[in-house]
Order: sequence, then structure tokens, then C-alpha cells
Amino acid sequence: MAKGPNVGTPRPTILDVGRHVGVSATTVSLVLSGQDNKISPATRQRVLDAVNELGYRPNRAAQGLRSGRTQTLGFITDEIAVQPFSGPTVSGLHDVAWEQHSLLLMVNTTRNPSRIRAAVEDLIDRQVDGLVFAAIGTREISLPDLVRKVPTVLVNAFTSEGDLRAILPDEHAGGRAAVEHVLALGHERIAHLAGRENAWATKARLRGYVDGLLAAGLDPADHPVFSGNYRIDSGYELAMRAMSAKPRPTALLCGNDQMATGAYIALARLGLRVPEDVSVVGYDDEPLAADLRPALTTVRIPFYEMGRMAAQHTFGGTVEDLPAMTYLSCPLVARASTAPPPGQ
Amino acid sequence: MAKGPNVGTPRPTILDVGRHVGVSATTVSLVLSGQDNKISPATRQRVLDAVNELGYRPNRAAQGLRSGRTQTLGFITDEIAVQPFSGPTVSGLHDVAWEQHSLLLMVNTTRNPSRIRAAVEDLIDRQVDGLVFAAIGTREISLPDLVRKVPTVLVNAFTSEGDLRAILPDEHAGGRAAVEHVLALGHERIAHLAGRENAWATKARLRGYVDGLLAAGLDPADHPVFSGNYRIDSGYELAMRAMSAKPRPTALLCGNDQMATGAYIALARLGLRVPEDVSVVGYDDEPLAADLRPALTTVRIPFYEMGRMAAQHTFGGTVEDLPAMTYLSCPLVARASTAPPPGQ
DNA sequence: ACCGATCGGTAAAACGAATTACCCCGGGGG
DNA sequence: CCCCCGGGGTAATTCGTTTTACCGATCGGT
Repeated sequence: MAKGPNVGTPRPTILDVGRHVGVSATTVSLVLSGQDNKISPATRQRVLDAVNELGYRPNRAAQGLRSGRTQTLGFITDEIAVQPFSGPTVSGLHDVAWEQHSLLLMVNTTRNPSRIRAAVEDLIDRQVDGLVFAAIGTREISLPDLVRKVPTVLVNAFTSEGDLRAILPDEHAGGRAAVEHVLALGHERIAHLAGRENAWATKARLRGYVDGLLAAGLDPADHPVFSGNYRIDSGYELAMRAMSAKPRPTALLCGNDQMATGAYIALARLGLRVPEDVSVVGYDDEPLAADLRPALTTVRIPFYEMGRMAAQHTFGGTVEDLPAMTYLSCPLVARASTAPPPGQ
Repeated sequence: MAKGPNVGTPRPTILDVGRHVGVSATTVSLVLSGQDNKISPATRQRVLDAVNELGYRPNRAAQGLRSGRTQTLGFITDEIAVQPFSGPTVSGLHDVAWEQHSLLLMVNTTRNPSRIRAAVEDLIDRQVDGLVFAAIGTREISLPDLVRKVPTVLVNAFTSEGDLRAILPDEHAGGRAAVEHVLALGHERIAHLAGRENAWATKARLRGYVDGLLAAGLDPADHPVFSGNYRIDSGYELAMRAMSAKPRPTALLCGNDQMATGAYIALARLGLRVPEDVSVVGYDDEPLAADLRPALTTVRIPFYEMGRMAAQHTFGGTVEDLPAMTYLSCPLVARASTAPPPGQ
């Protein structure tokens, strides 16, 4: 086994392959970088053959030093381990990076501001070609001025300083889609089991919910809103509370899929069936949504697409073409947890 | 906003800071790298001051080129977006990397062998100081010979080729801990809702389960095993089946926390209370376990620690001191979903 | 007064590719 | 016959560090 980093037979360099076919390193470089308009097809082929034969691979550190580009995207986030956010977002970033022969360099900041600054500095020292910031729960973040040195995009986060571009889910439309769905099914008593009170997403979803009610000519005051915290237990408790209300709601709009899961358990314990007795709608569309029994109707947050979009623009050099804020739509995905209300 | 990568005032180099205090670049390098035994304290301080004043930061690409070390750890995994595995593992890797002034460079392979090879090649081209492979479900993987060029550790995966080191959860002991826990509570009819049949983890957990039964002088044949697939719906269906068995089990040992969640829903619909009527044990200890109502007793897989351990050894250069396989224990974490069986 | 050690530094050579500025040769036009 | 041009390359420089010599003083000892 290797003792230290990169031991063993030294890798052939561009010079070695040049020597092998009797041309200069320049020629090899030209061929490999596709600037071969000045190189004859014959030479070109011989170089390519030698590259293959010697198993030549470029030294990325050298390329990075000389060219200033490292084929690397810096990714800074609150907490990589948190679901359902991080996974799809980094997948999206990763996939387009990979298509561009680039890789993700990531830093977890635990929301610590000094760590954020350190992360940005480190990433810039490493000559990343772009920077993507992502927050777990949508929120405003503050970034060091340093980020101006590199194309930067925020995902699920925004900032008032500077002219940075942000990509966000359209939570308002998502909340509205959820109500409209149950309204269309004929529900007239709807409860909203909201997530953490002061979160940006919570408020936006709630506004969408209220606007949906209003648009249907209904009075939001007739439809209770319970405030929780996005966790299963919170969904459980809120559902218990909601179902003990005077005229019982026939539809539960949950702050996220976790809360919906809690609601499932609560409803089952109350002897209520989903969706026959009560319809349940989640939010996020995390993998578990499709696995719940019955499968959960929910609103999908396009984290993967948000990641892709962010990466595409940083690599494409088109960050500036983006508006200050881009909202991606959150479609409702109808599954088996919603149906017309009982007795209809 | 920045047009291209790293535009604006050019960064000061080691030479600039040297010039600024009237010493050579060598001196600056020596000071910065801590090799200052040959440098007088006075000069040392002047250099440090200049570094601060000019805001000098080293160019990592240049350092990487010259030294062959890049302060970078390559991380290759099946699928970054899958829970509950990836998050904690990469957190562990990331945290020790960060402590070492290093960063994670990651690649998602989607289990595609050619992609694995490409990832290894790319990472080695980038001169990573170490490589960590991780599989979502524990399994054997096949690695290109190339990995010998760099200290490599497998996490939650193993291989028969070469002499690579692997870090794995002790699933056998975990499975056994689960049975022993319910046995100690006095349960006599236990059902095992197993995960995907041919998975390594499934088998190991099952063996632990059986051995626990045997050790207690019980006959495994008296305790049914149901085979599923680690998803919520599977837990739901298996729990339904299990509870319709002749003498009803009083304890359900689930393949993972997702299945336990499904079991919760099924039990609630059957009008059975947890833990009064039936005890439930999960596996994994993902975040949701603590949030379930009642909070789920489960077996914890130390993914975070596995990540830390892997990183520590690759950075410490102590990979070879590791045995071929290191098993980390999976402790039972007792919460509220287990209790003595009814009527006891 | 001369000889070796230190001490405190420095100049120069890597590291491997990208890039700039030429250079040589053959052929076509005048 | 001479000139110029363009095709096909190449030598040399550069990127910013690390590292390996080596060097000029000062100093203690005899």
C-alpha cells in the first residue's frame, strides 16, 4: 500500500509524451487543449497515441497554477447532514460540475459567521472557479466582500448586501397550490399545520395558503393555523390538536413531509383514515413521501434543479444574466393521501 | 460583480511580502511554513506583520504543484443524496479535514463502475492526499489499482482485492443488542421485520438476532422473520402481516427506522399502542427516530465516527496501522417505544 | 592570528502545464 | 530571382511555492 501521497512510478509529464513522439511539450499541450489548428492531423494523432500508451494524465495542480482555473466549484452550506435539503442540492451541483469536468469542494459552516469567512477565504485561496452558498432553511445570509472575486450564486438563501444572485423555491405558489388542490377536491374545513414560526419558508407558505383561500372567496379566519416546528412530533401534536377542534377539519396542510408523517400517526391513533376521513398534504416531497401508506400528496421543492441551475450559471459565466432572485416553481404532486371530503 | 474567476487586484505573492520587508521569498516561505529555526525572531515578526498588512494568502495551486500535497481529501460515494448514511459520514470526514486545514473533494458515482474509475483518476490527477470510499448500503466494491497511489480507506464497504482497510459498523452486535434489549424486558414473542433480503447489513443483523435468541436459550424458529426492503411502506405491510400471526408478537424488531415508522402507522391503525401493546425497535438512529411519538428505541450506526476515523487515518498517514477491517460498535439507544410486554 | 562552526539568510532550481513570441521551410506572386 | 506569407512547430517565459544548495559574517577556541 502507498506510504505517502502519490508514491510509486512518477507520472509521465507533458514533456515525456512530447519526447516519446519527438515533438515539443508545446505541441502536446496544444493538442490536448484542442488548440490544434496549428498542428497537422498526423502529429496530432501521434501525440494522442502516445498519451494513451504512456497513460499520461495532466497534473491538475499545475494546470490550476498556470491557468488560474481549477475546474472546481466551492460549495458552502450550513450543514451538509440535514435532510431533505442538502442531498438533492449537492447532487444537482455535482452533476453539472461533473459534466464540466469539475468537482465540488465543500465546506460545512454550522452557521458560524467566522467559519463562513474562513471558508470563503480558503476556497478562494484554492482558486475555485465559482462559489455556491446554500442555506438549509431559506434565509438571509451575510457574506464577506471577498466573494466578489469569484462568480457566486446563492441557493435557497438571499442577501441584501451587494448584487449577488439568488435561486429560491417559490414557496408562496407552493403553499397556494396545496390549498387549491384540497379546495378543488371540495374540502371546506382546512387546517394548516405550520412549521417553525419565524422561518422565511413558513411565512411564505402561509401567505400562499391565505391567498389561495382568499382567491376562492373564503375567509382565512374560518381555517385554523397551528404553529409548530417542522418535526415529526410537532406534526403529531398539532394534528391531535387540530382534530379536536369544534367542526373537525377534513384536510390537513402540513408544513413539511415530516409533520405529515406525524399527522399520519396521530390520525391513525384517532381511528381516522387517510384519505377517506381526512386528506393530508405534505411539503418538500422528500423520498419518504412516496413511501408512506397511503403515499403522500405533497408539494415538491426542486432542490436538485436549483443546484443544477446554480452550477450551470457559475460555470457558464452567466451569473450576471440571472435576475437578483430567481424563483423556481414548487409543483403539487398528487398521490393517495388526498380525496374528496367524507360525505361527498 | 466579478466577470471571470479571481479578477480584480492581483493577490500579493510571497515575493511581494518579501520585498515589502526587504527579505527574500525563501525567508517568507520558511517563516510561513514554521521552519523558522533559521530565522531570527525579529525578521520573523516583520514577515508576519507584512503578511498581515498586505493581506497575503498562499496560492494553494502553487503549493500543491510544488509540494505534491494539496490538503484535500477525495471522497467517492454511491449517492450523496441518500439518507441516513451520507450526511453524517461526510460530516465526520469534513470535520477532521477542516481541522487539518483540508477540504473534501467529492464525487458521486451512482454505482457506475466506469464512473468509479473515472472518479479515482480525476481525484488522483488532482493530487488528493487521501481517498475515502463509502457505500450507502454496506457492500463489497471493486476499485481500480490506481488507488494504491494514495492512502485509501473504505467506509461501510469492503473489498477483497488488495490490502485496503475498511471501517464498518458492527451490525451483528447491533442486531444482537436489539434482541437482548427486548428479551431483557421480558418479551417472549418477537418478530423481526428485516430489510432488503440480500443486503450484507440485513444478513449480519439477522445473524445477530438469531445469536441473541440462541444465547438466551430460545429457538429462533419460534420467532418469525419477515423480509422487506428498508422502506416505510415495507415496514407498514410487514407489521400488518406480523400482527396477524397466530400468537401475536409483542415486540417488533425493524430493519431500520424507516420501517419502524411504517410499523408505527400500521400499529396505530390496528388500534395497538406503542409501547403498551407492542414494543418497537428501529435501526440506524436517524434524526427522525428521536422525533417519533413515542420516541423510537433504536440501534445507532456511528456513521459520523466512521467518517472521522477514516479521515484521521488518511491524514495521519496511519492507514496501514489499521487492521483490514475495523468494526465500530452499534449501541442500542433506549427511548420510549419499548417496554415490558402487556400483562407483565 | 587563524580555523572551524554556527547563525541568518539568499539564489536558484524544481514542480508541470499554458502561453507568448518567434522560427524555419516551401510555395506562389511579381 | 526575390519577397512574402502561411503552415507547422518550437524555445523560452511564467504561474507562486517549496526546497536544496550555498554563502558571508561573526565568534569561540587555541
